[in-house]
Amino acid sequence: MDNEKLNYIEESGLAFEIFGMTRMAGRIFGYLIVSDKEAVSFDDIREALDASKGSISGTTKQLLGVGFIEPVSLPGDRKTYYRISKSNIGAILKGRTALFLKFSALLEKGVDLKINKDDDITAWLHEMAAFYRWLAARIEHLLNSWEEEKEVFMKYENKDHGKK
Amino acid sequence: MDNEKLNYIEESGLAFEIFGMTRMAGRIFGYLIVSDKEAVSFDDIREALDASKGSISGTTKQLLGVGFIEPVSLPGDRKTYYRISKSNIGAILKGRTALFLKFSALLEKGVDLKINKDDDITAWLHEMAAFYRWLAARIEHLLNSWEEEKEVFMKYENKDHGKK
DNA sequence: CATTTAGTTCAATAATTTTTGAACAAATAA
DNA sequence: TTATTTGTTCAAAAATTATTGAACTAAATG
Repeated sequence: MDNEKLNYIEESGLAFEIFGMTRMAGRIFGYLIVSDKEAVSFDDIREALDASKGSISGTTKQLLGVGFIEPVSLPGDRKTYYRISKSNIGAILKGRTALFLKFSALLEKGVDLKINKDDDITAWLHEMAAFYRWLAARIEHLLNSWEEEKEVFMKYENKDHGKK
Repeated sequence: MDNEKLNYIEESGLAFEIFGMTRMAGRIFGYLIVSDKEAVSFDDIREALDASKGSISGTTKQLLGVGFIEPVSLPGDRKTYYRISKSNIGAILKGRTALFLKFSALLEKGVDLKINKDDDITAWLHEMAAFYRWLAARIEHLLNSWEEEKEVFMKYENKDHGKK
């Protein structure tokens, strides 16, 4: 494979680490993109990335779990192929909003344990907890409006291209 | 300290690990909440959490960096105290939206490296990249509207309490 | 039924991250 | 100036997480 593509795969690996996933997950995701194939097999991935079967097995499951990739099966072929998943565009976000709710609950639980609930901090903690609940609700709502807004947004971005 | 509070501090530590920070950061944050004090000193934290000075020093900096806590200084006292920060409610989110833009850029870069740009996957990758740019912009916008909306939201939540 | 293919599982290893603890620096106090 | 307080820095240790590789299972083929 082309050197630029190999570099991209590693870059994707490092980026995924920042996003909180594993380097190998980013490598596989990047490879699926630049492979220029409809779908790639388990063994294609293993060879391209020079990694162990165990690692590919575990990481494809991880990527399947969060909806980044999807399996493809073909008649008369017992292999499983993988490609970038076209569903679940907001899947990762759903997970994030769950974390916001968890943080909100953590804050409220902390306030419950305070003896003095008349101070500034208590009021602030309640507000911060409400903020994260509000945010989770608003983001869930946002996700639903992408389908309606995407056409206009993408056209607008394009029209704007190159302007200051 | 009360056993329930100690448990809460550990719970907060585990939660912060899920949020992508360190366990110690969560412990300090949790301790600041349940301490029921206006502000706590470096040494209060160290004793309460039975951790090393190095760990407290590094972690308070981490928490200061993301705006979760803020320093308090008092005249005639050379210690630095810390409390939950009341500013920067959306600070953590700003960092997240930066990640969305990074992911969007990663996707576009991947498409650039493809030879065949007429396939389904390419169109999908463009759409996904646009989605994350759109989302980042919308979330930035959301953060600005919390101040306006919070009063109504908190009143509404309260009114709704206990209803199905 | 025996063999091959396709992938999973899991204990061991490698790599990374977190925490400690001791030495250090800066600032105040004596 | 010397001693004490308050915290920082950083190398080493501990803990955690990712990856390998070998043994295994399940399904399909001959």
